[in-house]
Amino acid sequence: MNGPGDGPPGRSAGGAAAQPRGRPTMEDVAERADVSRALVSLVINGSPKVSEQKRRRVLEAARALGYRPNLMARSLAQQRTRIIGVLVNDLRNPFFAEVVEGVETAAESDEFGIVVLNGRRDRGRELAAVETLVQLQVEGLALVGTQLDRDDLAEVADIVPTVMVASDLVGSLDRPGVDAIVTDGRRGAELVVEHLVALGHERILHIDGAGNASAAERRQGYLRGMEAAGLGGLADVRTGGDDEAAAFAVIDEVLAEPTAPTAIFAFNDLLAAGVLDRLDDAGVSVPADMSLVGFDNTFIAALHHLALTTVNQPRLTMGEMAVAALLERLNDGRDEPVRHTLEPELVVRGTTGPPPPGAAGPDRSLVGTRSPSRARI
Amino acid sequence: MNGPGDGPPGRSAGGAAAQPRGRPTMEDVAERADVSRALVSLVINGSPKVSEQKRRRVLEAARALGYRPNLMARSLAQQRTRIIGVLVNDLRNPFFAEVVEGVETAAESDEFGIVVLNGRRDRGRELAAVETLVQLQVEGLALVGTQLDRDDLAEVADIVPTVMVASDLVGSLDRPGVDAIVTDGRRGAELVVEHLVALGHERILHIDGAGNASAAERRQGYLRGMEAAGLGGLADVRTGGDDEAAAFAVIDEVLAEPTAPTAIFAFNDLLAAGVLDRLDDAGVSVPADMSLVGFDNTFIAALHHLALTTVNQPRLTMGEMAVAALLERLNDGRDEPVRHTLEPELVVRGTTGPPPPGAAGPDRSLVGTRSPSRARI
DNA sequence: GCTCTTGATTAGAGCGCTTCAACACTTTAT
DNA sequence: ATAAAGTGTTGAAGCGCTCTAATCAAGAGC
Repeated sequence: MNGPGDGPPGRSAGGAAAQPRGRPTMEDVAERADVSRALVSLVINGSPKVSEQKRRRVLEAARALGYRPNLMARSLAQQRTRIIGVLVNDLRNPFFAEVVEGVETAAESDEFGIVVLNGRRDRGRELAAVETLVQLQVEGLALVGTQLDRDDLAEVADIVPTVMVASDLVGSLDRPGVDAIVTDGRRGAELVVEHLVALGHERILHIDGAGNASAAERRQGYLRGMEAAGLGGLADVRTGGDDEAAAFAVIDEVLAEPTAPTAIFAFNDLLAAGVLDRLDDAGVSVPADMSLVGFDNTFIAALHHLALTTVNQPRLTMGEMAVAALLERLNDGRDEPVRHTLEPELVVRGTTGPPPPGAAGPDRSLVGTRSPSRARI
Repeated sequence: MNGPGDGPPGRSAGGAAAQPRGRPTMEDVAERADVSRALVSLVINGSPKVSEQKRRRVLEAARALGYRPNLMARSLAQQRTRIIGVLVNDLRNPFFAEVVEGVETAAESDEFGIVVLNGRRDRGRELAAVETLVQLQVEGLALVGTQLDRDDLAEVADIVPTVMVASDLVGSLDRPGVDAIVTDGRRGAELVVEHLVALGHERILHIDGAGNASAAERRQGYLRGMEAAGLGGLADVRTGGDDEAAAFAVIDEVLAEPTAPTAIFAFNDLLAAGVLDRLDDAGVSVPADMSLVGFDNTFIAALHHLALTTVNQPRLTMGEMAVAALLERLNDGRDEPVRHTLEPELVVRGTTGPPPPGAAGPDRSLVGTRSPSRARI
């Protein structure tokens, strides 16, 4: 047991005569244990019909050689990978990161592995990533917040069970066989408007998510909410984006206008954080002078210093449901697409309050009302 | 070209007689194009020695069948995967997410793919993830902020080029062949202490990262900095963690003590955000009553409402250098481990200032000095 | 007319694994 | 005793691809 040749070979082995090259294979283990390759396979896969004696011999040999099964070879032979591919719109956004955790948790408990690819907000990259995952032979595909459309997915969805999470294909008729797990963005936006209206706001501005996948839905909800409150004429949507930076230009623009809003509903928390920053720069106090609402309820909204009123999406649940949907197709052979819509939930924190007293007047300049909340050095 | 049988088969194909099962293979393409399998392989891989005529025939057939190469099979035959495995300590932490982007960028430009696995701060999970990646036959392994130790890695590092990013094995002697790309945490911590001391602080508290991989180094730097400033006797380290929640208990404890510090240096930005929250709850004003510094310079530190003074780590660069290190081993055959230490940079924002006037006295209660900065509803 | 190149194509072995059918041994039923 | 029914083990045929060496076609050179 301690003679030369024992123990994993290793690339840095000191011996002169190099090992036969490459990592030990099942063949090597079989030879060392003096059994057939098939038997080694059975042992490695925990088959019950192997005698205790041989099992021990094989495991010993495997350990001694530092044997590790080759997943590529196994998948090829087995014709299955037990891998779920996950494509994320943007890993930097904590919202997506948490959805992924949900996916991972669920996958794990079903003995699936996941492979995460990052689209980085680039549609081209997303497209390439999907292709990579398909070629990797993933058994299911979870698209988290992607901006891919029907055409991009039609072919893929025919090949591998696909589910979209936190975004969906526009227009649900005639959709290819892709499932969807979403939070009702329309309803969420309505909740926001209702909340603001209840506080007394009328001039409510929406800064949208530009081309982002969920932008249209929230925009719709906002407009509908305004209509429902009899405020249709005051509805105002500006093009934003999905990160802090996108907020700056819009805020500068809005504050310069004679009739500034008394409340802003931003596409998501990141954008709202940017808005907050810029308002702060301009000396606009929140919520005294201006109310602000985000969307997603990421951890940054919960930071007391932001204390952002926002709309919660059950991220972990969404990830878990995505896996469940994939498994239904995989195991139960479901074939028609499903669409699960989860209920959003308004989370009221500190950035919303009643509008300032004199806000009704048509001419209202906000600039310079107050100095920033913390001196910048 | 438009007859039946054209176009990708698809699982939902309406025809009665099902396709021979499974996705089209190279064999299928070869048959349809009436050439050999080898030729198809050459075309797919863009070999120059294929006649234009055949190339077209093959591509046409591939397109018509919806052929996609099987990466598993290819990797097996080719004996290489062109995949770099990335294991991340915690994807929710934006710091790590950005390092991963750096890795991805660099890998991409070198025609490598990456596979990201999330350790979720669990050492057991990290261990399992490494094993998975090795079995996946990744050609390089990047461990981002992991807490694995020498023993965990000794064997692996012998099999596949390995680099640690943003954390390192404790004790650099006798290290197995793993590279490291780190920011000098000791120096970073010293910078923090120097900055606070320059502002006039003496009672500087450090809330550390508990078991986190980089905690020890920063702790050391803090202690050294205190010594250097002649404040060794006032050094005070409390056990924290690496997220907001970990901060709460510590802050409650500290504020209750008769001699509260005038400045707090938190292990990282997330922890600092938690500290900020709790101080806020307690009515302690930052930086007027208490200065606060984080570490990492994540985007949350930059939010104006936090405006957290912190220490920057060049995240993207770190990710890129990690890939470079792997490629040196892979292509240039480097064999001795390298360790690149990047310079940290103090980023002064709004959470640090001079200590409050009466702070010198031994008995100083901070509780209730001031109400929270934003009303919570 | 012959060999020599050169270039395009293909047969076939093999990558490391799984799995099915066959096989040698028991053990039990008849 | 012999057949039937397990047990444990193995040989060999793939899985879909790559890649070397061999083959073939067609000019070029003598």
